Amino acid sequence: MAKKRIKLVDIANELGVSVGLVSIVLSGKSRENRISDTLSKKVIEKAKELGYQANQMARALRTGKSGIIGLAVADIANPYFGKMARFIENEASGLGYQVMFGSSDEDPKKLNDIINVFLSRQVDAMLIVPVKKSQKYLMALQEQSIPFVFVDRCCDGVSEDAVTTNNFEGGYQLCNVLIKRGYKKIGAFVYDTGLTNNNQRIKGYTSALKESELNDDSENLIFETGFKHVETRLESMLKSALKKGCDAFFFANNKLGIQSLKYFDKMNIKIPQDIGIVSFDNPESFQVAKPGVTCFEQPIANICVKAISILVDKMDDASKPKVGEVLLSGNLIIRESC
Amino acid sequence: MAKKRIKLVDIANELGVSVGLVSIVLSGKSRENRISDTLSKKVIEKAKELGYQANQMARALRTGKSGIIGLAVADIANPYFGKMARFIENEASGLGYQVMFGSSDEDPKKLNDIINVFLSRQVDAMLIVPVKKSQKYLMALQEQSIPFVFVDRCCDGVSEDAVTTNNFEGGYQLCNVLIKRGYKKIGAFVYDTGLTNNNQRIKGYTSALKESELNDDSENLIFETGFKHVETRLESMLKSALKKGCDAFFFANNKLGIQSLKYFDKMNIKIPQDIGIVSFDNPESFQVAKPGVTCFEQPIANICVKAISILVDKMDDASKPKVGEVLLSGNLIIRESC
DNA sequence: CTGTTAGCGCTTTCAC
DNA sequence: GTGAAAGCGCTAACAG
Repeated sequence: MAKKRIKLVDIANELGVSVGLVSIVLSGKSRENRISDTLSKKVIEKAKELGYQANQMARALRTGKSGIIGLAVADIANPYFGKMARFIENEASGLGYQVMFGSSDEDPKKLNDIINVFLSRQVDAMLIVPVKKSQKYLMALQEQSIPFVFVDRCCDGVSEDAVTTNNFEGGYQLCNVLIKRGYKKIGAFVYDTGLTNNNQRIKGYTSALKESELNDDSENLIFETGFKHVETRLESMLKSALKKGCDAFFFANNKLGIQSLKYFDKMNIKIPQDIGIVSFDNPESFQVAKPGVTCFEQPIANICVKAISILVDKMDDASKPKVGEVLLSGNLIIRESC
Repeated sequence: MAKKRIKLVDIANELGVSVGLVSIVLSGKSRENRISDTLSKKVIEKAKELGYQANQMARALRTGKSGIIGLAVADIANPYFGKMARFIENEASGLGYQVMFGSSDEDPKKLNDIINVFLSRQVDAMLIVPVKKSQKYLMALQEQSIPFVFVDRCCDGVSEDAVTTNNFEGGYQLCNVLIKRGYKKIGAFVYDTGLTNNNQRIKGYTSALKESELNDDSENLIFETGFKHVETRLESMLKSALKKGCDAFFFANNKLGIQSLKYFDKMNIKIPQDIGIVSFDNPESFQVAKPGVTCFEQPIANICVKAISILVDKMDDASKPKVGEVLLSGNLIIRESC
């Protein structure tokens, strides 16, 4: 049952050659070291025959490269981050990297723990979804010489490469759809304006309103809920927005949109007859809901591709200048919810 | 900028003690080795002061334990597996393990690649969602002395511990809801009966039908689609089922259920007026859809907890007898779709 | 109680 | 062209 893991020395012994030779051949450096083709072939075949699999731990220890990329998301169970993980996985595995992940739950301490685990596991690079109040940890990370890049959001006060959706543009477009449809009083709902992405979305919304000369009291129509206890807090906000006479709703992310959908249904409020709604993100639910929800889809695949490419550059050449925040454009999807 | 990673020897030198001593103290073995409390404290403080972080690669190489658990799912972007990843993460990190994942896309070759990567990274254990025709790879894995457990499904022909939902029971209950509601001709849709879980669900469906003496031609009402090109193939099957006079539909997983929802909407077929539907799994979409979809929710959290506990037992004591397949009961959720 | 030493499996420089 | 040997950072066995 317990088959012994075979290693370089085993195949070296079988062939009567040295370990070094085998190592060179198996890492494809026969040419540079002018190892004869016949010997190379023999080594390679023997390795295959014995089912040799390099011990990456040993290799990593020696070379200082683990071949692992760390991905710190808010919550891998959230389909948005799940998709992200998948694209990262695809990109990374194409380059011979494995990905290790961690979920921060928007908690800076947890994020820091994750980062430290990654560090101690010698990851070669990290992709980080920064959370509120994680500045000090992130700045500490900058002191280390390991490359990382922010995804999904950036982090105020921490100057680092980041790849995000053009959140402002998304908020602006979404809000404009509502305005064009003739809605007069548009409430905005946001998780937390402490997050740069949510912040930008609200700025887009505000900016569209300003141009339209609607909502003079716009400040009063922005409803902000923390990450926790969303359901209950959201309900009371929705209620208060309705009371204030809102005839349309702008949701800054999918969770908020989905929860609100449930609430409106419960309250028997008809969309789009009674109110109009738009939301950021494009989860399956927005397609299945009736009416379908007009939304702004983030270019997750592109974000991942770009992020990895930045990381690869940094790993190749640590002295590369920072590229700063890269804004990728998303996709307005018109459905029947307004 | 590039702060040097500090290591055992650094803190040993600073304190004028030996590396071994520091190692012992930092791995919490002061007591067993009767190191004085004062010295221990000094070492620990120095370590903190210098921001010491153990190099897990080196530790792993030495101890033969990587502290990594491999998770091979079908697709991490699928919310079902995303949730699973999250629960596994929680369990694992509580035990000091990190998780590394890979998505097989239901492709046995890819699964094998993932397993090999895990092997070469010296994972301490694996959680595997087996796919069709992966028997030979899985049996090869059994030859290795690394513990693993199947989750979500088991694998015909490979006798190994597995933790799954009671899929038969789910199929049975779901079908019975339809029968009780008075539907007469119930079509079943399934990804692939080559997957043990889908298979069991269909068996539950068939069994319920038999008891009810409905659907004598039940064999003809089971529609099977491969993993690929689901959208198009599903449509034609749905069409053909409708033509055969089906007044109710049983979907063996969330993807099928969701896609069909879209199709029925497009065709303007009303649920539950025109037809009734039930589905396995409980994605957000089934809640948001109108009408809500009656479904059978899998106990993902329990599955993960149980799977990890089996793994822990195996890691502790490799000679433990196999526990076989553990069936966990799911949750019937009645909504308005039938 | 504490220091020394021998590797874990691999890569890489330097001889021959 | 090939072998020998050092060493990555850590743990564990053994001295003292």
